[in-house]
Amino acid sequence: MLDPRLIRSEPELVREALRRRGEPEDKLDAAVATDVERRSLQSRVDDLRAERNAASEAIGVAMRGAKGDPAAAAKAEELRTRVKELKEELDRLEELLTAANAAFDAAMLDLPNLVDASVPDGLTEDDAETLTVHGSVPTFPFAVRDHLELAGRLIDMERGSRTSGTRFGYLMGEVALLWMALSRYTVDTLVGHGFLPVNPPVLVRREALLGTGFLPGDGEQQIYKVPADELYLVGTSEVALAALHMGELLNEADLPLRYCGISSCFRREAGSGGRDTRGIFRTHQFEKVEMFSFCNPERSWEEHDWLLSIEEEITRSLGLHYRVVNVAAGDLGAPAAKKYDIEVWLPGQARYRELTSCSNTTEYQARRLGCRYRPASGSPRPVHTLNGTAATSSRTIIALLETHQQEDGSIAVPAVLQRYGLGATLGPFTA
RNA sequence: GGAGGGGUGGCUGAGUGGUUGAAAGCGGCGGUCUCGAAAACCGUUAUGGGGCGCGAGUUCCAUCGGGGGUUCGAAUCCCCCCUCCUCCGCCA
Repeated sequence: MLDPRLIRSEPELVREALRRRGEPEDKLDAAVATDVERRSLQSRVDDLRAERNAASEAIGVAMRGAKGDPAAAAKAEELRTRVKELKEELDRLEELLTAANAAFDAAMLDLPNLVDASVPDGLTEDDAETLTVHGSVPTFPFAVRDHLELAGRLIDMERGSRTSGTRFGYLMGEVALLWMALSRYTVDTLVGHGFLPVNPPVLVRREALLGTGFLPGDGEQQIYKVPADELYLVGTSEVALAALHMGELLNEADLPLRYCGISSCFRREAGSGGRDTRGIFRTHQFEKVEMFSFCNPERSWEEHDWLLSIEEEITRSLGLHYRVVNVAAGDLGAPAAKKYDIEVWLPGQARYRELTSCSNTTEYQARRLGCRYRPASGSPRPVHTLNGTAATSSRTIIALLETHQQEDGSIAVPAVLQRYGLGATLGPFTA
């Protein structure tokens, strides 16, 4: 959520953000109109309440003086009648005010974050600006296999769909162990950088999703619901990590608070029908290690670059070829003011594909979550929140298998993972 | 699932219908003292919103887990929900 004052003081900023994101500008008009309405009602209600409160207090005073004083008692009675009249008017206006506030809140929830000046224009993935390229496209003196071919029966999508439907799979044997080594390596790396590992809830209340900006809106189609318990399955541990400090007033000295979430993630992938259906590139369920930071607003851009540098450190140490892109305005999620993606080269697809995503949501989530800190002087302010992917059991595994494949179909294991109980090679599993 | 007891300011914790937005303590901030620090002492210290003001500010409203209700008036009484704790049952 944006600072409500912003739509009054600098509506042009909000309008520009909507324009750059390719969203209808009447979202701002709705917020402005409902804000005017709600403020005018608020004033009238406040005035009536002030009058009522004063009268009530006078009744109290009159009643205390009323012992044996018929005049005071009569006065109290008269005031009582007056307050009753006030109350009827108040009831009517309060109803209008409640409706106006609800309309305003809905309009505010519908506004996306501002867009940072350094974000490139454009609406699609292709409009992203390439910032850096690491390494070069790997070449193979043999016919390249994709991850499904390489993993053989250890990635079993047929049985996965029999059990759970399309886009579900079994990761088995050494592929499962590869994920465990990768996730442990990733977590250890993050712990080394000061992150606290967290195994968070994956079923959350609606308010956690509202707070992180996944709801309301398009997210409604993307998120699994468990209606019997009014719970939702998270698409990323970001949701539960962000909600960790929901409604809290944090100490400035404790910032930044950095967590790494280790969890299963669930995505309905509605609307992506037919795309990326092969293998585990886009599945309904996968495992992920995620970074999350609650940060002093003064330092969030620095933090954003730092999170990216950790993603790069991990990706590099895994021997992957990648490029870093600055995602275009229209391709940002509503909460993000800026987003870096690492796009890894997948030999099996012979193209760059999104591997990680790192966003600064500035105060957008913090406002919705009610997560603030008290600055050295002045009143509490929302913190800034940031998130970034560290590793996944889907795309990182694909990149590892495909990048490090050898002619016989075996996989060379990066040195950093060999410390986690893996040999120098896996497989071949193709026989 | 059953029974009982709680949720009050940054924290601990008083308060059971009328200047209680809320005692006290802790913490924070400012000061006195000190070469400096500690201790002690003094003062100060909730959040959100509306109006007015260029501004320091000022004024009004709301808020004692959340939502409804009773009442002229609710932290205080009633109802629903959330949540924490204890015990019983069941179970990984």
